Amino acid sequence: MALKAGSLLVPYAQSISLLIKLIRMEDMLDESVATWLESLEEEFNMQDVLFDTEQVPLMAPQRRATEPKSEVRSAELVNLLISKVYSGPTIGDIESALSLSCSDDGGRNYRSTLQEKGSSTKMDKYTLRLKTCDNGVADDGYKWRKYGQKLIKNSPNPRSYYRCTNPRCNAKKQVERSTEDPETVIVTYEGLHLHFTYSHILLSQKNDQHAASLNALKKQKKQTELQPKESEGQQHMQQIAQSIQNREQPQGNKHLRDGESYQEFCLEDILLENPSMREKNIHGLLTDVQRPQGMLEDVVPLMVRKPCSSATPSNEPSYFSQESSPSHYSSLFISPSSSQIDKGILSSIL
DNA sequence: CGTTTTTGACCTGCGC
DNA sequence: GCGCAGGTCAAAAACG
Repeated sequence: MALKAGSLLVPYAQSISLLIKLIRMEDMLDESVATWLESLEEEFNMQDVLFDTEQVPLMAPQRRATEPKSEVRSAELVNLLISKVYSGPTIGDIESALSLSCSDDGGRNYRSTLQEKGSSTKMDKYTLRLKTCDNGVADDGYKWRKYGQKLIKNSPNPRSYYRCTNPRCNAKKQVERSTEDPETVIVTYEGLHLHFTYSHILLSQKNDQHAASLNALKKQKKQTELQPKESEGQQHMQQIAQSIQNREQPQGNKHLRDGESYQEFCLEDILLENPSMREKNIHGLLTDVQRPQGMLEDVVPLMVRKPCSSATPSNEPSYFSQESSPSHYSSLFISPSSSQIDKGILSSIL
């Protein structure tokens, strides 16, 4: 069953709405975040952009005539919130590059069959069509290990199977070159990343010149508005990054769990040693640190949000533009499944 | 030397 | 039951 991107993403909006409510209810909101949210709402009201679909790039739920106005408004506010948070391509961009499906496109659903049988939860599966850049596919920021390749019937191109290198993560992806357009690859993601990447932190510090130039005008405005919160968030990030960098790598990595990279291990370690740091990040909700669940990138990979971002080597994912509207804000736990969203949000907060 | 890729074998589900 | 196709495993090779 094919889904429109908008309808699939509606739960994200709902989750953020719930998230904001929960945060406010629990009075857990950072002062800076609260200020940002308020200023955002204020800005929405002032600009009266709620009914301007151009301003709502990702979320475009179909408005029902019978829907109470307040509901409509709050839903749209949330949608707009996400669109503000989201600095990637618009819905048009997404729709042109992205074809979403609940399961394998039309074919058999081997994995889901297995999962329904064997494992407790059925993993989400979605397919993306991506234009390759230069000589490769834009990096999605995760580290994948290829575990198989298969020639597919009626397709001249083999399908490659990748698994996330993190042993605690069951995310997988299949990559296949499109038969129609050799420059297009069909990537099928399966499962959520149960971790974040080290590169996510350190590399988010780097300037992404390409994106920066693209978003220069937009950011200029946002930067002036968000400067205080941005710098505060970056301070945490820098603090953590600095801690990692200052550490000496232990001999033989003997403390590492199987398959765990030093960087990942190190970060967890640092957070354990600095509970306040973790506290701050979790309470801030808007950083990428130590989420026990997935992230937005799991659902809308970076390469989709920022397609063709890289002529960079795959080991050096160019993550967010440092300046883009709160980059950390894209890290809320979000899953296409509403029930998962609620659980994820709660576990993220509590 | 550790990590990643390659590749043939094997497993599983589905259609006939 | 059999064959086919897709997905996974794991040993060997390649790579840095």
